[in-house]
Amino acid sequence: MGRHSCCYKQKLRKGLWSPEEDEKLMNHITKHGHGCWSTVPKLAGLQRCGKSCRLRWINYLRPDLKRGAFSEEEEDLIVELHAVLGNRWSQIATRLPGRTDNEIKNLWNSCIKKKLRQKGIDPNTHKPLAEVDRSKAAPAVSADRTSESSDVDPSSGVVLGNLSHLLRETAQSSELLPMEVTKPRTEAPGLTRLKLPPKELFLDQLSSGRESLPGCHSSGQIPNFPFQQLLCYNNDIGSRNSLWYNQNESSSSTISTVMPPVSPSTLSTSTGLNPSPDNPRSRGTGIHSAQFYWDRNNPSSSSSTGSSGNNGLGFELQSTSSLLETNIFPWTGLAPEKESQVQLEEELKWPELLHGTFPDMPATMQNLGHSLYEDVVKAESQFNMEGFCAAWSQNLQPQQHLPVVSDMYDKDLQRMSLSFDNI
DNA sequence: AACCATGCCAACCGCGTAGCC
DNA sequence: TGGCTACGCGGTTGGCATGGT
Repeated sequence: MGRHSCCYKQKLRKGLWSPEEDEKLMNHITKHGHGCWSTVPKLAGLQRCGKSCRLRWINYLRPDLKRGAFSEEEEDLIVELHAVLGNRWSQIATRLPGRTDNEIKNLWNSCIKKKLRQKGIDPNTHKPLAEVDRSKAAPAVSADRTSESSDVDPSSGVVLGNLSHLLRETAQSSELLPMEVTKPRTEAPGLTRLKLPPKELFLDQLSSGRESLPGCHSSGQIPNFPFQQLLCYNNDIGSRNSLWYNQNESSSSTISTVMPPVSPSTLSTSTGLNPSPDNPRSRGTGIHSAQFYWDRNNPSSSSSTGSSGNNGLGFELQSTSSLLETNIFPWTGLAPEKESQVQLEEELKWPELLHGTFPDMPATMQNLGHSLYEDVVKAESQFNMEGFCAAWSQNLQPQQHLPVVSDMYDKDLQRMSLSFDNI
């Protein structure tokens, strides 16, 4: 903990970097890589601390940096991502290739905030300013946190979506979750306010998706979709490519194709899909921690065969079956059983919680409210059904493994149906 | 031309945390 | 298990550039 040891060393230069210093650092890193940053200044002959070198490299010298002004599309994307991720600049930066977190942060503070205010939008909450002012003037205090007539969190005024009901109801019925779990952190105000497609749209897209899949027929009911919003915990959203988004929808008002993490076991199954190969930080605490990746430079790279590759939307549908089981409807009990308890010993993750909540809940979980709350606000990857449905309907093109996909698809619908019947 | 205010951006600072011993 | 090191992140600061008076 504490400060980097090199920062204590004396006679280290501070302030702006000279071209000579830049050259030294650049030469050193291009020749040897940075390795351990604390040794870089010494090896490169610089009177700087390693931290400073790292920052200079990341923010200025890195060859893949994009120079120049931000485009409108980039700004839009930043706004959208900020609505979802809050001030998690590094995560936002991973969605803007060639841009650094520092750059984005500066842009946000200097330009975007101002623009949003001019448009009458509060940059912190992404709500209309008038609404924010009103809530400040008269903060809503309601004792009836269980009210089903409103999705607005009474303490914060932030729309929670129906998932909050699910949680509240779950908490009430099982007495497992303190009510504060529904309280969103203002840091990521948009977290719970994604514009969500109506159920009808989901069903419509779901059915049209099915219809678009040759040989796919339903033997079960199309389920009622019981919530507007899904939050899926991504164990390492900060890592590169861990968020899926549709490049073509950058001007949309929502992050419409953010996908949840998917089980690595899923990846190794018939789908031929791979977890992110360039993500050494995907340590993975369990089945939910792996990530699919979308390589902006090579959109079809996640498919070993290419047959399930990019469909023009900018992302690929991966395994529907396990995805649904382990991430979208994790509480259904349809997910692989092996994961159900193991994860609870660690920080409780969304899917684990939801998965673990409905079956017999260990008494110890009563103490996990805080963890849950943290996970709620840490739900750094979110899942918007609109994008999912669009992807579903458009990605499932005839492929060589179509019978498998078709079968999975069919099973998924049956399971979804069963799941919702059980809720 | 001089001064001041404001904006922008690079860099710093402090903290959290993973990994190692 | 606890301490230490190193890394990464987000907030903040400071200096330069620009525009207005």
